[in-house]
Amino acid sequence: MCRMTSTGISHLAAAFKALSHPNRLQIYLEVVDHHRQNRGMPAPDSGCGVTDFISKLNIGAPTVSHHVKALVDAGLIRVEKQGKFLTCYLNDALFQELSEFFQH
Amino acid sequence: MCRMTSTGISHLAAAFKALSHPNRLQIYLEVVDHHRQNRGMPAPDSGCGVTDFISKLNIGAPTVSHHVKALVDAGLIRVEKQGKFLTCYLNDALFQELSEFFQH
DNA sequence: TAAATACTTCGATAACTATCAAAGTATAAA
DNA sequence: TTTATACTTTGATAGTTATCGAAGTATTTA
Repeated sequence: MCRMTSTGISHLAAAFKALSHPNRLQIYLEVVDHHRQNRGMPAPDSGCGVTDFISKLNIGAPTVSHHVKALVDAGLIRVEKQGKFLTCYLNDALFQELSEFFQH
Repeated sequence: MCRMTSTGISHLAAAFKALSHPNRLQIYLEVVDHHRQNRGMPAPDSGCGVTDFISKLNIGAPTVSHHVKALVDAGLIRVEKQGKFLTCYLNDALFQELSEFFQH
């Protein structure tokens, strides 16, 4: 049908699905913005704290937790637990893949 | 929270939602591929027939019809009825917008 | 050690979605 | 004008999802 494998398509569809909810897209945007601001900086990327999402998105902590997990499962972001805080980082490889998908 | 408006985010999320199902993504890919093949050609773009999707995707006509409508509603493609055939065309503006979203 | 903080998991619910079969509409072919 | 083709709409169903409140875990602070 086209030059992509069906697993490649499912993989991409899963990424789009994770971005298909406004709240989740907003979390992703936050992580992307943070990544951009830290790019080329001498200090290591401080990542993006989850606590902020809860206050900024006007949804409960369980829901934010669920959304973050969905973004991780789709491979869009990765998380690191530092003490009692969770920090989010952009998964550059998938961002790159999506970027190429929309290249002419 | 970030430099996008909330309507801008919903608009993008709606596009991602339309691309979040493998069958729908495959239809979109077909339209994108067709668009690429026709780019720069002297003859006008012949578009992409819906009948092919039904045979290629292994799902019923009602479901294909539903998916095509979802892609149209999201602004990803547009359709034209020519006689009893429906032809799909890429909406270049939204493709461009998505391309820019994933630009570094 | 007790209390507070930062999440996570569970259970429930209301809303949405993908799909199909069946029936409907509109165009084209015989 | 009958028949076939190309979709579309409707109604139903089974499965998924977003959200919440409540309870749980792990870490830090007092």
